[in-house]
Amino acid sequence: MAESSSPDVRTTAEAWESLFRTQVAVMRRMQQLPEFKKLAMREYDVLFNLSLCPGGWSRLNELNEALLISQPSLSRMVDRLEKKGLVLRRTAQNDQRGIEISLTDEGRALQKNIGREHVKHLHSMLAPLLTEDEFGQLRGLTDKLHSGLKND
Amino acid sequence: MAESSSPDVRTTAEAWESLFRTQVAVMRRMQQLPEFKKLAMREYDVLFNLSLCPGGWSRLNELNEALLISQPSLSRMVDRLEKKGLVLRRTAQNDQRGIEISLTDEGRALQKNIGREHVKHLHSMLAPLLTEDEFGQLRGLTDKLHSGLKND
DNA sequence: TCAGTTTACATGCATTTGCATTCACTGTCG
DNA sequence: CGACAGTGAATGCAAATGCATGTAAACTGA
Repeated sequence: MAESSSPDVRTTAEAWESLFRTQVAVMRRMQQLPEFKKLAMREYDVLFNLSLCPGGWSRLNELNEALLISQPSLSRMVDRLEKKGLVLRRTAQNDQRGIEISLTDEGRALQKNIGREHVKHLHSMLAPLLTEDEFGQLRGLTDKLHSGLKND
Repeated sequence: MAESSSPDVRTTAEAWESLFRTQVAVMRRMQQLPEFKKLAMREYDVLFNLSLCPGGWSRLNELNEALLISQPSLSRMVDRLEKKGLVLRRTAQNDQRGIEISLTDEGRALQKNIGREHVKHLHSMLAPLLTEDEFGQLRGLTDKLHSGLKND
C-alpha cells in the first residue's frame, strides 16, 4: 500500500477551494427556493441550530460560534425572531450576564417545514452526482476536518 | 467489490450538513485573520474570482454566479472597488447592456498578498487533519459535485 | 419594422450588518 | 471585602445588503 505523505500547501488549498466553490454553488440554488421567501437563509440557520440543541436551550455565544454573523447581528436577529414568535429568550441560570434561547412550538414547526423542503431539494440536486458510498466518504472526510477544527 | 446503491435522502443530507458545517468552521477562523481587516471577505472573493478569469475581464453577471450576494449588491461593490482603485469597469463589446470588470495592477497585487496569507493559514489549519491522499479524495468528490451542478 | 418581451445592470428605499463602544455581571488578587 | 481585569450581551451609528423597480439595449415574431 502506498504511503501518503503529509499534504503540501497546494493540495490543501485546492481541496479547500473545491469544497468552498461547491458550497457556493449549492447555496445559490437553495437561496432561490420559495421556502426562503418566508425566512431568510441566515434566520433559518439559527432555527436549525437551535433545533439540534439537546436541552432545547442554547447560549447566545455558543449559538454564535456555529454561524458566520457577528455577535451584535445575532443579538438583533434574536430580537426579531422573538418578535415573530419563533424563539424564546431567558436569562441564563448560572450567569446573569448570559442569555439562553430556544425555539417556540411555532418556531420548531416552521424549522421542520422548511427543513423538510430543504432536504428534499438537496437530495434532488446532489443524489445523482455521487454514489451512496461516495457520500459516505465525503461525510467521513468533512467530519474529520470539522472535529479536528473544534479543538484547536 | 460491493455495489453502491443510489444514495438515500438521509445520506445526502448528512453529507451536505457535514460539508456545510466544516465550511462555516473554516470561514469563522479565516474571518478573524488580520488580512481581512484591510478588505472584507466578500470583497476579497470578488478579487479572487477576477484573478481566475482567463482573459482578465469578466462579465458582471458571470461573476455574480460565483458569489452568494445579490446582483444589486455586486453592482455597488464593484463601484466601491473601482473607487478604491482595485478594479476597472468597461462596457462589453458585443452587448451594450453588459459591463466587464478586471483587476487593476494594484488590485491584482492586493489579491496576491491576501491570497498568500490566506493559503498559508488554510494549510496550517487543515494540513494536520487529513493525509495528502485524503485531501485528494475530498477534492475529487467536491469537484464531481461542483461540475455536476454547473450543467443543470 | 416595430410592438412586446427578455436580459443586463443601476437606483430608491427599508432592513440588516458590522465595528466600536457601553453596560452589567463575574472572577481574581491584594 | 474592594478595586480591577475579563466576559456576555446590547446599542449607536455608518455602511452594506436585498427587494422592488427603473432604464436601456437586445432579441422575437408577426
